[in-house]
Amino acid sequence: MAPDFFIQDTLTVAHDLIGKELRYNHPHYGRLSGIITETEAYTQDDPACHAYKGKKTNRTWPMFLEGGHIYIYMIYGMYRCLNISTDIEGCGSAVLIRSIRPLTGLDTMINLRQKPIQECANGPGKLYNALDIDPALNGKKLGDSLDIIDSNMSINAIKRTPRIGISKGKDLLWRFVI
DNA sequence: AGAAAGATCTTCT
DNA sequence: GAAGATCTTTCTA
Repeated sequence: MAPDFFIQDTLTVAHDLIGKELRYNHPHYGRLSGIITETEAYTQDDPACHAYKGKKTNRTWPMFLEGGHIYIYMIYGMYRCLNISTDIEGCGSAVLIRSIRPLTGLDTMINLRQKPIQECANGPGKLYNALDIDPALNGKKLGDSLDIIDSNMSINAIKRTPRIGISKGKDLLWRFVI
């Protein structure tokens, strides 16, 4: 992506990430990638955001990094979710990557998930396991290991809906999906 | 120190 | 559609 793509309004980033290619260069399995089909925006004005009101903790600090850094957190004790920080440094905001359509490394993903390909990466926790992302990437910048590529996909209809699995901020249409 | 909630997934009915 | 699995993080006392 253009260098400053992530250093802008979180809603814009969440919307524009739909149709882009998420690419992970796995140390053992090689390239695993897919087209992003679902995202959600979280800003520090938002009650559902981990960094609500600028709350910076041992968990949430990567959200405050300059746009384009990786934020990985564990949820429900067993799953991890992948986010990309947005906006300028010091702003606690990010986009949650909720779903991808697998593009390369399909066999690997099927192996890792033990599911048919359509169900390998159609959810935040599933996507994380399908790519087998290294948790040590938390707080690192997008780059050689994990990156988002400007694909030339033409996107028809991006829908806006309420976000999933939250108890606050349900009125905001901050989920983007094809 | 203890408790409660949590940006989910799977399995079952 | 509902519930259980499972445990980290954060808040409260």
